[in-house]
Amino acid sequence: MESGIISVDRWSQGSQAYFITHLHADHTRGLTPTWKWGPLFCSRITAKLFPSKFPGFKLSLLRILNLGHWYSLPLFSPSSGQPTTVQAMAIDAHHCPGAVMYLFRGEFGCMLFTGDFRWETTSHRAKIARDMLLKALKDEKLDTLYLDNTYCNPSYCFPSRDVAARQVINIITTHPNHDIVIGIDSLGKEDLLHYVSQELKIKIWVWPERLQTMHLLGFQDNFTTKTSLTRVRAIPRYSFSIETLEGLNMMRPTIGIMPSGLPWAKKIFKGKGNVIYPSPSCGVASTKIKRSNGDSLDVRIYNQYIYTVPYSDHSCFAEIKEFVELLQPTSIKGIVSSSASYVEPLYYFGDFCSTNQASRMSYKKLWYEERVERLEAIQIKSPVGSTNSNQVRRKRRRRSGLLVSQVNRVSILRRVRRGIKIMDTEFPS
DNA sequence: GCGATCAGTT
DNA sequence: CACAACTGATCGC
Repeated sequence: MESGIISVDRWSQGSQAYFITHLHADHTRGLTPTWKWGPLFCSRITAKLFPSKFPGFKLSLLRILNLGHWYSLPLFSPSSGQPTTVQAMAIDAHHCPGAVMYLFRGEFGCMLFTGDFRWETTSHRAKIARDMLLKALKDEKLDTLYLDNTYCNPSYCFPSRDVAARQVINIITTHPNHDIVIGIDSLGKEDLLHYVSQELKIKIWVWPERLQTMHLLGFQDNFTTKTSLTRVRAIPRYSFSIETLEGLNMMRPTIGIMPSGLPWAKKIFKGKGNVIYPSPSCGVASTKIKRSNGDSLDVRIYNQYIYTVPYSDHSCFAEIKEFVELLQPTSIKGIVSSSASYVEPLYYFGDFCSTNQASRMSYKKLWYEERVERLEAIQIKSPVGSTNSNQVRRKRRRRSGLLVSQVNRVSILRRVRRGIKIMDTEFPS
């Protein structure tokens, strides 16, 4: 393969310009403080967060793209070596802070790389992004859509984030005497926490590094690292578990809220407490919470201490469908391949594509043929490694009895550490 | 010590 | 049964 022109969320040497969609770790693998392979284009917010994520990174490599503007990059055609121009535009992806999609025009045609994105019809921000996209594509045909297909399956169906946020408020207000912990990652869900803070007129505890991030993002007053000030805490999702909640409940009545696009049903019978039977409709237990106005609200219960709320920073299937329908790309490629339920997006959306390829040939055939087409010069984060090989690898990971006990001990120690980390500053006696 | 890769967790 | 995002161990340099 020739060396590329541009790379999106890929960091190996050989491209002339690099683009980052957002700062989640699964999109920055290979990006290190000593990385140096070229100019790195990003949104203003990503640039602001960059130093704290990559201390020591050569910031002179960063190029900020304002949203909704075309930028011309004078580059070289990898095939001919002749000068060529690539135009790039960043558009709000409404995923996590700083997340953008990239629209490109060049000798390879016109293509859109969504990165991770949420396309809520109810959202004002999505409307702005939609107008930007349509304006930019007014006289242009979108040749290739690189799509966040995380939940690209009709079974993934969840409400907008403001509806899910209301559910969080309801869970908290129906537990007036409980401590609340909410599981979050290092970036994302800030709007949810801010909303909870505003609605309930309460500060939210976050761990120190997270408070720094909040401050960089402009949230100055709603968050604190002093546990005595609040009963609501946002904790790293990694330390959010049944065991953590059981531990916390030995000290104070506490419930956990997990915002996630997935219906957490997997370990529903594993908790020590009451067995909760999954409901046939969605595969998880649900309950009705009475609201003050007499309404009731469906809330999913994961175990006796944990509620899950369908708050997702990725688009649900209906939103992906609407997005593809709007853009009518000539071809589509899924960005995410790790899912065992991975489905080639064209299987669902072939009918929306302007050429009739999808109906003329099987989607699998189309998949193979696309892989050798003219866009080869562009290195893109595309599906690598089949589901099959993942399964094979997973099966090979059979653990010995010794290893199991070691792993368990390690994990117990880890949890103790987490527990201390979460608890040491927080329970005024 | 650094970076890449793998294993495992919620 | 599933995901995305993450941590920690280990290996080669």
